Amino acid sequence: MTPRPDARRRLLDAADELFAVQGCAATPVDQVLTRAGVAPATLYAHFGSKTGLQAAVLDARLARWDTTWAAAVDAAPDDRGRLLAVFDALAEFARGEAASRWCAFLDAAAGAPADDPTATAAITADTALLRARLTELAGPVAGDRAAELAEQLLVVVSGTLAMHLRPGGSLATGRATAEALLR
Amino acid sequence: MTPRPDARRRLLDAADELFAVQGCAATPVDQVLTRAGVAPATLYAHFGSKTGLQAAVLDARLARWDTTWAAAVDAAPDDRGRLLAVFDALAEFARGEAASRWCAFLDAAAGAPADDPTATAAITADTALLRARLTELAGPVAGDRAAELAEQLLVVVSGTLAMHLRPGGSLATGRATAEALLR
DNA sequence: GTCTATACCGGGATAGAC
DNA sequence: GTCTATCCCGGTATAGAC
Repeated sequence: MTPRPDARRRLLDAADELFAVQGCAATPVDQVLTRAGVAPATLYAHFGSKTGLQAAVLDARLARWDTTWAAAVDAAPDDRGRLLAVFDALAEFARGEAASRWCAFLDAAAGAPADDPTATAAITADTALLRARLTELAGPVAGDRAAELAEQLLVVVSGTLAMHLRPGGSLATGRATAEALLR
Repeated sequence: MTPRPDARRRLLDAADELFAVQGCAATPVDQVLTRAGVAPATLYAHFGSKTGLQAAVLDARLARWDTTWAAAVDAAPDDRGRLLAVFDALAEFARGEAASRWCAFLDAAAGAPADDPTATAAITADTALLRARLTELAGPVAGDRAAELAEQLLVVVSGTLAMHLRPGGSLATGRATAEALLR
């Protein structure tokens, strides 16, 4: 009824929070609509489908993750710190308003059928960013074994995220694992 | 029509395979019924609900994982090998008839709401087994830092499983990460 | 573009006979 | 305990007015 300003933005914000906290599959469209204060038809006019909304949400989230991570890298004092800055960035992201349950990209990949194009695109882009920047930052620390180290750190980062689903998991343990790997 | 022998077993087998490959949430009950060659009412007579079936499936799967892992530990030549045997066991499990997409327990935890009792019980039991045995096996290798090392290996194991959802993930990289951690 | 109201469908679960 | 047939709800998506 009330002509809300930028329904699109409100939808993206509401969906981002709910998807991050509950998981996309576990979040009914109605809940997004209620939180955004928007009517169903508006959602479909903008995004075409729930999947389309999810794609837009993940796209925006990847951009924010990119920015947050880059800032954490810039703030680090030395090469080793820059390589470990991914954990600072994870902490920063976790501190954000609604703490993600684990990882929106892994959630998309886990929740969708294996060949789902939206989920595949999202997890591929996220993984590519992680791999590329970790490899780049590993250069000064590991030299010609940068790619190898980056791959191992990718396992540790993914494991840190997955540990959010298990009892007793902590970001600190993930960081400690990465630090041990650098010795 | 045909009085199938042990419908219960057939249901468990069918569900285990389908849940492992596709994820539980992504698998309709109908598909389980079709594969098992069993009627809907039979499923509900035995397990009460899809959730009940899932609980039984995860219970059986944990028991098999326990056995497989223990056998891999026994087959290892030395203390270090026994600690890394968890990756041999993962390989053995992955080689099983229908290769799991990633991990049935993490899948249950990721697919259900955060406070779902069935998923919580499953992921808790799985995590407890991993933690306990890793700690025990880390003893001869790490002495009084066994708990710390076990916790880090738990991150690496979880990360190895999560990497199944990303492009370019491999069990070998997970094992290499764990080996690097032992140096 | 946005709203109200509704159509449509997939999926979990049940009724009742055998 | 097992079968056939069916119910019923939640959830996505659309129709049509404003």
